[in-house]
Amino acid sequence: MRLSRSLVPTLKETPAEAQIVSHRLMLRAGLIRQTAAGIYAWLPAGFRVLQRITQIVREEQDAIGAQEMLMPTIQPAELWRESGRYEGYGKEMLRFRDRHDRELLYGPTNEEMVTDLFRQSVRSYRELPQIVYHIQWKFRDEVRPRFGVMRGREFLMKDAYSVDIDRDGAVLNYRKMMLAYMRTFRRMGLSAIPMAADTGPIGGDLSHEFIILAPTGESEVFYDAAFEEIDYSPAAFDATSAADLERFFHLMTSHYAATDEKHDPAQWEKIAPERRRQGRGIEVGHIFYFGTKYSASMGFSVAGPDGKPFHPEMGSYGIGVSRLVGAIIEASHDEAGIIWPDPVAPFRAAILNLKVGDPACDGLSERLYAALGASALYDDRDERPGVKFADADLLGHPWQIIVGPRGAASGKVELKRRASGEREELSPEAALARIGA
RNA sequence: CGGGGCGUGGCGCAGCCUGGUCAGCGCGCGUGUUUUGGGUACACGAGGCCGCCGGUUCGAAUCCGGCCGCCCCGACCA
Repeated sequence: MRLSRSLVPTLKETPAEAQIVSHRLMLRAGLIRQTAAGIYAWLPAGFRVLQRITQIVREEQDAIGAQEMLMPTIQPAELWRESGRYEGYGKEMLRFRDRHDRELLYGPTNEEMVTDLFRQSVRSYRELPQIVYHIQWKFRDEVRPRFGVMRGREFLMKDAYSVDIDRDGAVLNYRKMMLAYMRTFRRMGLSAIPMAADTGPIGGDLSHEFIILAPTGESEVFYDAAFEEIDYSPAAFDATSAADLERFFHLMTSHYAATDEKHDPAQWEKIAPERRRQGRGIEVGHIFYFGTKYSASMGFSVAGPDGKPFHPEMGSYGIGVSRLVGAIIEASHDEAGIIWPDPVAPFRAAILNLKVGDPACDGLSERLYAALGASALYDDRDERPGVKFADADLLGHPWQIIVGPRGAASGKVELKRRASGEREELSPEAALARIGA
């Protein structure tokens, strides 16, 4: 993208409404603009980040055999009356009527719809198990939206739903999903810790929240250093092996981890002092098993091996995709701006042409831009070098290729790594090689 | 939803208490000169029915009422 022709409205000053660092930086870097309380427009650079994250989530869901689909944002009230949640959900649900006076709602989640879809089409246990998921906008009419995209009313979420013939199958899918989640967050450069969460009416130990560590996180978290040592790469655990999944699940759930509200000092004291870890965290995912709650209330049953109908066991699994953008920034930034982990950066590199109009600078910059293509943001604006440096740091591109008259004369450019601040002068070819283009 | 605060050019703010030559400052934006590796300097310039509606008054950004929007603390949450 050529910056001179891009809608990337960076701000020198922070708008008054933004309090937390990710919100300020997202506004300042021109990633988002607020449209209404808790509702944001994703501008080109911000949208790219959203897409990078979405893609990682998608790949890891696909890897455990989940099927991607797309359900509507609007749902009929009727579906929710069946499960009894229409009344139960409260004012957080945005309700409205169409021209025929039919009651509709903007979906905050999709359990009812998935259950309905399955009951329409799946008749036998032989068609199970299955997992479906979609990445779709949700709306929860929060009384008090805040923290930018971290707590918006409209948000992008990945929600998956598993359907199994029995509890054992459901447990297996639950564990698969936990593994997929750990891999997903790791790929984004985040340290995530699963923590036991309230399981509601089902009970048991099958509900976990995924907290990522960030110095400015919303809640205090306590955990065992063991979490830092677990290798959950494909080499360590096979997501299709029940034995591996059980071993993995055990590793993940046998160590102490809790947020401040559930913190148990007695348990905490049992951990060796040098293994106690304390920090702040942000919830970015939640998975849970809810058995036959919806299949039973909504009349979804399939024929079993004995020919008799039964209600399948289900679970649902969410990841706050848009919230992750804010969470990643909370976990990775400095005074100057965002520091994107490579896998989620909107652009792999920025090309800073320090002297637009200078034949040597223009020539080198264009050459680099042609080589990098869509993965680069070419700052071809007729601006002062200082402005370009500041904006590049603010935008947080992993790499900056600085093309200035000083080096251009001898065919050299400077390569800066955003995270470390390291710079080195080299040829354009060498710079491209280092970036890995 | 309870408590608090704020709406004045794109952004950050002053002015309001003590109505009238108060529509102003910084940044940004445009033009020119200047500068040329970390938000350059100077000059000139464009840009605002002071959130909306109504009231008081000779006169309202300023006082009064209503409404709308936004933010913060709390309760609540991916």
